[in-house]
Amino acid sequence: MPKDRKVAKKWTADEYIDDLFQKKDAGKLPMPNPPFFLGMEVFYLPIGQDVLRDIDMKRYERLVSRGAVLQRRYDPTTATHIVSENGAKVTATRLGINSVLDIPEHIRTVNGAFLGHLVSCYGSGTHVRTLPNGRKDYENAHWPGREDFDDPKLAAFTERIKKIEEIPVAPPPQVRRRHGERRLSSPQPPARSDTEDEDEDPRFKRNPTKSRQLPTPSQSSDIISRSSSPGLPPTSSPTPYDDEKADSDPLAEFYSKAREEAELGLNDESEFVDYTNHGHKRGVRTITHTPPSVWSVDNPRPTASCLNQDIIDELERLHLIHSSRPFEEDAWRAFSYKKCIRNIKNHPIRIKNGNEARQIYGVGEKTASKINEFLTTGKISRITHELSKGDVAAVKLFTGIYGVGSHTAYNWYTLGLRTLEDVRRGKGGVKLSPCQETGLKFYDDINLRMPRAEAEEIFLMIKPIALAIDPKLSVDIMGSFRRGKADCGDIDILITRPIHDGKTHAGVMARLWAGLHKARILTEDLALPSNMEDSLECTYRGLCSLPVPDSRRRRIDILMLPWQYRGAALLYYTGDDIFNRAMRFKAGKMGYSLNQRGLYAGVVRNPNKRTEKTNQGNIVASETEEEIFKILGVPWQEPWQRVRGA
DNA sequence: GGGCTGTACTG
DNA sequence: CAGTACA
DNA sequence: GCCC
Repeated sequence: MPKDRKVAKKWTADEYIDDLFQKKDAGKLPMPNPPFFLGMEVFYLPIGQDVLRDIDMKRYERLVSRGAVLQRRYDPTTATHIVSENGAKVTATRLGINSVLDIPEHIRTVNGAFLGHLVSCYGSGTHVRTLPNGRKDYENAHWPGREDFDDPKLAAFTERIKKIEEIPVAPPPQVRRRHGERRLSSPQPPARSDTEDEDEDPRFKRNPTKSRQLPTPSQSSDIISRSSSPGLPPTSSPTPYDDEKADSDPLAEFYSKAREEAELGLNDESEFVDYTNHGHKRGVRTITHTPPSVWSVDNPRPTASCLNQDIIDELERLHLIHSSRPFEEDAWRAFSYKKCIRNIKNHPIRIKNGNEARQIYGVGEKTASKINEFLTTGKISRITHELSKGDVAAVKLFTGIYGVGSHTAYNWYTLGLRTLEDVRRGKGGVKLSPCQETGLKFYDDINLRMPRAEAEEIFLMIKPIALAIDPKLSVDIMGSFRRGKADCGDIDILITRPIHDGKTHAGVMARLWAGLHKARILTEDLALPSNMEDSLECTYRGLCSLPVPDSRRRRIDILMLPWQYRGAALLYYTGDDIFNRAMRFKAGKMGYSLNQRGLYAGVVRNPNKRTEKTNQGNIVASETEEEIFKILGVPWQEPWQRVRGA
């Protein structure tokens, strides 16, 4: 926010955007919550043609600080919004199109007042938002909705309003407030009779009935007490770090905190400490969280690339090598390398030698010495050696086929197969399962990520089909979409249904499956639920595509669960995977067990085979994500903060 | 020297 | 049951 | 492969 008006520096749009992202990367841009522009990719057309005006700069900053990705050049394939006050003609000219009516329908066009409106309606974090017409919206609190776009005062071009009304409303950016109801998707509720079921609408609200005292995993007291950790180990209780002891040795403090952090990786990074300027004795400063994945995608500048990127690259190779081998030792080595990579990525200073590397949690003797070798000789002989064998490349190629894992891939390699063509021809007598056939056929598509907008578009076709089966269904899009990522590897849909009217969603999966195939949205099945017909709980995996020519196949998973498990299901299905493992790990350490149905206390495990449970335990939390976080002593984290991997 | 998440579907 | 996949 |  270069606000030095006195100096009156003249910025061009590109310069200013550069500057903003530089500041953001350096953690110097205030990032107020909530980031309700998260997931939006915006082309903002400045009022000032060559030199930005103050208002332009303010709007740029507003967009970036609330999570938007900015386009330097208008790109209709990825843009979600255009902000312009230049009038239809001028805008069209400057976008390089004939008419604003040529803007793809899904792109919202709004004027500059829109931004201020959103900030005033949603910026302070109130639950209840004020609609443009002055009324309060209690029901669909939190996120910009249809009315925000349809208000003629906020729309950029009245020409497009009609068009906008015709298209389904977009789900808001998938970010939640800390408190209050947690409605997942569209701010526009499905048509429903509002005479009944007052209690069901906030489908993911806090547990309304159950008593909330914290259950203890009492039945497993033997397990708990034998380890020195009590039910809630104080050491891992992830309260925000107190910042006062920043005096003596910031570096030492960094290590201890990094260690703590790395241990479970459950703490929100916003409470982590920014040491980037520790060398200037600036003391400790907390930074606000920036959702990294969103930035990484269309940020022209590679996001705050890591100081140790070269080392990471080598470790990635080691990880790849070990994950290519179908032996358990290798799997765990790969696991270790991954952890190592994560922690080094978060390491704020350049690693100069093996000893320094060794200080990082997760980096042991062996890795440290490899890093040392790399820093002194410029390469790691082990890597050169292993990669020369060629199995790694082949396995990586083959495991790109859905349904082919390291075992199969490695066997194929042993049989002499090297290319996908070899696989296709059935060289060495290899037979493909139906699922692998599909995986091979759509190899490229399946291994591509899709733009967030496409995931949304597909979801918005599926949702009404589901609601036509039963309007009371709760249908939400999860996974990386819910975490706010700008691109998604697949589409994850969670379906459940309130039980207050005594009815259930039994059989919905079968009908939905049929309906989606009929609508030509589902194209191939990969794994069908064992019991689509009547179970309340089942998983579908398959491929889908937009029912238009030349659209790519996309991976889709549909998960159905009983209503009472919705909190745990949200948690599970939102991920990311590393975050889930960390949560489950901590749950385990505390004597609980966590799965997609709930948090269980008093689980008794077979002492010989720990994964095997002698006693299933009692469910102590499952209806809301919050209660699970709370019981596990993990500070609440919004979906987009739950990123531990990539 | 044991643990490193916990589950569902395929064949 | 092993293998693969999902977050 | 790392950590306890």
